[in-house]
Parts: sequence; C-alpha cells; structure tokens
Amino acid sequence: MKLSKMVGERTKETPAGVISKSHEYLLRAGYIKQVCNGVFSLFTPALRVQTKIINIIREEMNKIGGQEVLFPVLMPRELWDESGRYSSIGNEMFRLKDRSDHDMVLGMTHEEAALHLVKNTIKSYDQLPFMIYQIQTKLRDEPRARAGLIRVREFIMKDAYSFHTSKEDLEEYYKIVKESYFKIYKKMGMKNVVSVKSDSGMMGGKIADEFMLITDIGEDSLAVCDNCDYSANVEVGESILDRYPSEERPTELVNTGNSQTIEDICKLFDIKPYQTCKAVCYYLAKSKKYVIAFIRGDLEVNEIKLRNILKEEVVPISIDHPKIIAGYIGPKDFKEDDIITIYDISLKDEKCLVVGANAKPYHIKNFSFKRDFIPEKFENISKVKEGQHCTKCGKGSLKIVRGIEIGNIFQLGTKYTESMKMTIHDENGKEINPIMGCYGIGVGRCLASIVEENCDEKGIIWPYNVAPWHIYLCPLRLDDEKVLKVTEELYNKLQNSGYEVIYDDRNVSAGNKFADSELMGIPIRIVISPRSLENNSVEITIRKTGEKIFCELSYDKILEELCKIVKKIQ
RNA sequence: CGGGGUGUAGCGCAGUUGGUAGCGCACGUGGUUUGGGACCAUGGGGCCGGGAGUUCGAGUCUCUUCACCCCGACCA
Repeated sequence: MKLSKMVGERTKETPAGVISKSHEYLLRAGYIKQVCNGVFSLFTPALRVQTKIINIIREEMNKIGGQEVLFPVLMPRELWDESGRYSSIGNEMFRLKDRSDHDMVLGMTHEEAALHLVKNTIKSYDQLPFMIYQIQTKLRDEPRARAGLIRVREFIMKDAYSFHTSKEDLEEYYKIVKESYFKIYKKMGMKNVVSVKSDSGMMGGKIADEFMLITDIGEDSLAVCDNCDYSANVEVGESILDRYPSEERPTELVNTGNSQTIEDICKLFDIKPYQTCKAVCYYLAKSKKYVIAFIRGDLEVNEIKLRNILKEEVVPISIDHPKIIAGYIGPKDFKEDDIITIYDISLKDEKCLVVGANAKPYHIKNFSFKRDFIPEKFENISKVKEGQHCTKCGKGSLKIVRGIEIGNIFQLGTKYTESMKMTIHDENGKEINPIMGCYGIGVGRCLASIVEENCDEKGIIWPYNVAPWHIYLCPLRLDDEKVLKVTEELYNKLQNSGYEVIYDDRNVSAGNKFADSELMGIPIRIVISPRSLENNSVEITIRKTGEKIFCELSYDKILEELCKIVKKIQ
C-alpha cells in the first residue's frame, strides 16, 4: 500500500471532548471517522486491524470446536416474542416496521436466531454438545455512546452459543471457552486482562464472567483481591464486613432538629458512620411500590443486588409517601401494601446504632437489632468498598480498579430452550431442553482496548499480530534516483517474503514521515536515505522500544534482521 | 431521562459595546529546501447548525429546534 494514495489523514491536533487515548489516536492517525453518535466508519488501516482481530478469534473458536454460521441482522418480532424479550427489552433495541407494517427488530444479540437455527434441526442427544458462532454486526441503541470505539451503537461482535445435555457438560465447556478467551486476548497483545464474576443482566442464567482489561478509562468498577485470585464486578462483589462490637445500652429518643444526613448525625452525636443506620429509598415503577433499604451508615446500597432480590428495576427517589418521614426513617414494620423494607446483613446484631425515629425531628440512640427490632430476614445489598477483606481467602484486602469489558461468558441454562421450546431426545427417549451457554467478544472494543494499552505520547504501538502493516517503508529524498530504486526493490521483495508493507512514497519532510509512522503505530520502520546508502545500509527502527539497527543493504541481511526483530516483539 | 458544555472553512480555534468574518494547520500553483511535523510568494475554499423574531443592520441579542461532547442514570 502506498501512503500517498491512502484515504484518511493524520493530524497533529486532538479534537475537543476526546477523553481516551484510543479515541484520540484512532482519530488522529486516520483510522476511524465518526458518522453520528456511536457510529463510526473505519478507514483501511482500522479495517486491516479488525480483520486480524477477527481472524485470531475465529482461529481459537474453531480450535474449541466452533462452527461458524451467520445469523441475520434483521429479524421479525415473532422470534423475539417467543423468548419474551420483545417486551422485556427496552429502548436499547432498534425496532422498525417493514413496508407491510410488520414489526421487525435489528439484532442486538442472537440467542433467538441461534435457537431458530438449531431448533427442530438438532433432534438427538447424540448430536450434542456443539457450539455455533458468528462474527457480525450488532445494533444497540445505547443510552450513552462514549469514548470512541469503547461504547458504540453499531459494532461487530463474535457471539457463540453452545448446547449441552447436562449442566456438568456445560460447566466443562465453559472452562474451555474461558481458557480460550485468555489465549485470544494474549494473542491480540493485551496483557492486563482479568475475568471477573458478573451479573447476568437481561441475558438470564446464574453464572457469568466478564473479561476486563484493567485501565483507568474503564466503565466498570472491579473488586480485586491483593492476595488471591478473587475478582468480581462490584455489581456482584462480596466482601467480609468489618464489625465493631459494642454493648447494649438503653435507647434514648433524641431531638435532632434539622440533622437528617448521616454526616449531620455523626457530627451531632460525635460518632462514626458505622454507628448509624441509614434508609435509602427506591421506587418500583412496574409494581408501583416504594422500597426502603436499610443499611449501616458507612456502606452504600448496591442497586444491582437490590434489583436481583426484588426481581424488578429499582429507581432511586426522594420519597413522597404519607407514612414515610424523609430524613427520619428508622427500622420498623411498615405494614403498608405499597412499602417494601429490606435490611442489609450489615445491620444484623448491631447494638448501638443511631436510627431514625419515624417522627420529625427525632432519632433514636442505642438502637439494637437484637433487642428493639428484628427483621424477618437480612439480605446482602451492600456495595463492596476498597480495603474490605476478601471472602475467598479471608486475608487479602480488596482493591477497586476500573476495567473495560472486552468479553463475557454466560451459563444460560434452559432459559431460551424452554421459552422457545427446543427439545431433543435423551438416551432414554425422553424429551429434554438442552442446556445452553453463550459467549461474546466485542471486536471493535478490543481494537480500542488494544490501543488503550499499547500506546505512548507519540501514538499507537500495535502489537505485531494485529498491526495493520508490519513495516513502514520510509524513503527520505525520493528525488534521489538511488533511493527510489532501492526502495521500490525492497518494497517488492519484502512483500514477496510475506511482510505487509506500507510505503510512504510522499514527498514530505523526514520529520513528517517519522511522526506519521509513530502515530500510526507500525511496529517496524525501515529508512532508506542518501545518507544511509552512503554507508551501504538501511536503518531499522522498532516502534515499541525506539531501538535503531543499521543493517547492511543486502536483502538477505535485512530479512535476517527482520526475522530477529519479529521474534523479539511478537 | 437529569445536569453541564459546544456548534464559525476539511481539522483545531478567535471574533470586543450589533456595522456584512478571521488565524493556525491542511489544500492548489510557482520557487527554494530536504534525517524530527521546512521556508517565501500566491491562490481557492463559509447558508457563522436549522427556523422564527428584535433591528436600518444579527456570527453577536431573544425564542425555538437539531446535532455533537462530557458527567450521571441505564447497559450483554
């Protein structure tokens, strides 16, 4: 590829509002161009990287027995009615009507299509287990697209679906996929990848893991143990609660005036937040009920955990209900049909708490959950906090780090095979619902994540396996006949030897060419100039290390040198 | 959906109390340069996001609408 004719431009200036390195460099180096919010076109270099990423994924999927298929992007509503998701999924799904006014949807995930493909095609246990996968465009009307390719509304995803006759078989395959995923990320050149336990959200199923690239611009918060291998999305993370023993004392009703917040109360009583109990209010829009979540004052409510317990979306609100006195809410039996109370496990057996008195302007001092009010049940609804101890090893303390979700795997169980009525015969001739797993990798997000992890102040540093080209052929003074001749020859020979070469045939200054080669992140640069030719040599520079090697101008020597370099950086 | 911000040349931006639009980069032409984003000369490029208003006159003031960005909510 000759650079002079390549579409796309490289710029010195960073567009305003760009917050991530990957977004900045992919724009500045001429890889992507935004079409509208969350929708991008890829220029040739980006497409070349994407193709390599896809090939890495495809190769690994095939290795673990995957069969590549292709589902449609456009699907009829009926397919999604079968699973129930036509109504359960909200605005993230693009919906449209065809010319005869028929409801259609654009694929945001393909469980329904997968079921459609294999249902009534696969009939016997004998044909299981198997895994099908596709690599294609997903459309999701994200509430907020952001950070370039990190969060978009149209993107390519590898999604795989496996079918099993037993839970054990699924679990075994799940492990295989997990290992395979780590291989894939490693091959792509990502290093700081962890898998974390996660919430299964709208996908259904119980066990789910997310693969996260640890980086500050990540959108998810992860709890990672500094002693063992425990790691979880804070959405589902668990931790050992710190306990602060105290003696039971008689309760006191105290006029607290306008003190309503935990901070105010702590100041007033000269106590720590863990010596209080706070009430956080939510609303259930569907069942039109209020929720009061009680939790120890030093902790936060994890709304995902709360949602999973209530099995409904919760919306935080400032409450407006005749029986609830905001700012002074305390634990008691609210015997109202439209109020649900939930008590966090952190309150169990606590003895000396300041709690709301359910009357303005009073709080109760020395409230005991062993003596004064014992809820029917305590739930775990607290958010993991930095520094808390790990439940797995008991020793380590948890760090909260940020990560980009670059893949996920789910044990779906029979959610879709049941709802969409896929059955097969087992060895006894009995009809059973196959047990499913599903496995995703966001291709574009991987591309951006690779850049996020592999760059410096000059630009991108592509890992060799995914670089759009291996070599940046960089002649200086193309008006010099010898330079031109040597460069053209080298261009042909390198390509014939299997190297992918971008040839900077522009008549621009050296600084310009160097800066572009670095911004674009091509792993190896070869400079041919009158100066180097005087010494009968070419100059080879490694992008990653900045190391310069002067190599004799002999094709064999150059190949030999390249071979060494590739081994070193691959 | 809530909060904040920005829309002026391909890109990055300036534009004062309202007086008919400019800078840098990029681009065209001619020339001089040539190992870290060269220089001189010269040229082209604008529905000042859209609509409505106020005014003799609006990039600038008012209203409205759209788009984009950031934070939050949400999210496989």
